[in-house]
Amino acid sequence: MESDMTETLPLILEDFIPYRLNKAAEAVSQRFAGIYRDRYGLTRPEWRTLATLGQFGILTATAIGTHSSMHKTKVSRAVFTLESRRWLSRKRDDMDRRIENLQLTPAGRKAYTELAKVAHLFEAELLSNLGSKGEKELKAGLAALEALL
Amino acid sequence: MESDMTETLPLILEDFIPYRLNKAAEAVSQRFAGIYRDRYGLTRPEWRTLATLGQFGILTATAIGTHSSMHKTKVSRAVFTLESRRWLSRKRDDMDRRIENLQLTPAGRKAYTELAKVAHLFEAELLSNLGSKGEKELKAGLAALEALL
DNA sequence: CAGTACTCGTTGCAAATGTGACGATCTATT
DNA sequence: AATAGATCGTCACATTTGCAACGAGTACTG
Repeated sequence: MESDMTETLPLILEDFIPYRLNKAAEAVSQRFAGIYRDRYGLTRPEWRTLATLGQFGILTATAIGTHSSMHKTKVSRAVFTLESRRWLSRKRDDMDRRIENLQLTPAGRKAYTELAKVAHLFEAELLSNLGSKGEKELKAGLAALEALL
Repeated sequence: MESDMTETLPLILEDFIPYRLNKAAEAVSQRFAGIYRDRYGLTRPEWRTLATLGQFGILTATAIGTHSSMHKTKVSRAVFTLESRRWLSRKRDDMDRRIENLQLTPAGRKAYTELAKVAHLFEAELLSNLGSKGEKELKAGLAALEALL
């Protein structure tokens, strides 16, 4: 009988939580990304920017980054692209002239509304495929994880 | 009383499952990536390649990609880097000379062994912080998701 | 009010990633 | 055997991303 602490316990990548999380997240995101890419030609940063502005109305670029977990430069570039499509407009703030107040144009809002609907459907179908048990578990597991981070 | 089906149900990004999954996965991965980056100067593709080879022993580049969900070119580059560090060796297959059989060198295996240990500890601590309830839920939720994908 | 330190958003540059094509090799069909 | 088609791993190229520095503007400090 031995219990050798130096023995290698092999790591099974497909059981390793960080790997599983990443793979699952990436698969889900790719699926949804396919939708907004094909229908609207949006990138992920652009979609997140659109969604965040749609949700909050008027925000600065920094605030968009905070709410959507994106780096400054990603936001900056996404804002530039969306502005070029006339989906959002900028207005320099009068109180603090470093800041730009961003908001969706009517065209941007229309796209947002449509995509928000699609997003809800996508999520609903995903969750329904998980079954009500799987849904509860996934949500609870995510919530637990988020509480740590 | 009205129930207007055209009404916008706003999308709350921080409640949206694909976003939550991504954010959680990214946060967890970044934490772990910090470890192998600081201690060994490894990138994520390199870590995955090391882990996959450590797990299976001898593999082709294509097989590494299959097992670790990485694109050909990522694997190719990671293999090149690990070979430069003399952490893995290539041997052209005699039966099929397109193929290279890759395996870790003793130095590579040593690094793998250490990192596998660290990975287990990392995961154990993460799960312990989740509590046994959170752990069960997360694992069950992930399993349900994986079954769909 | 000067002077310093900070914040906002953008840009240049470098690193990482994805795409398509390639040479070499193997397999299948005839 | 000869040809056509597929597979393996790599490379050149374009795109995406992250990082550091910047100009413009604000806030703090004496």
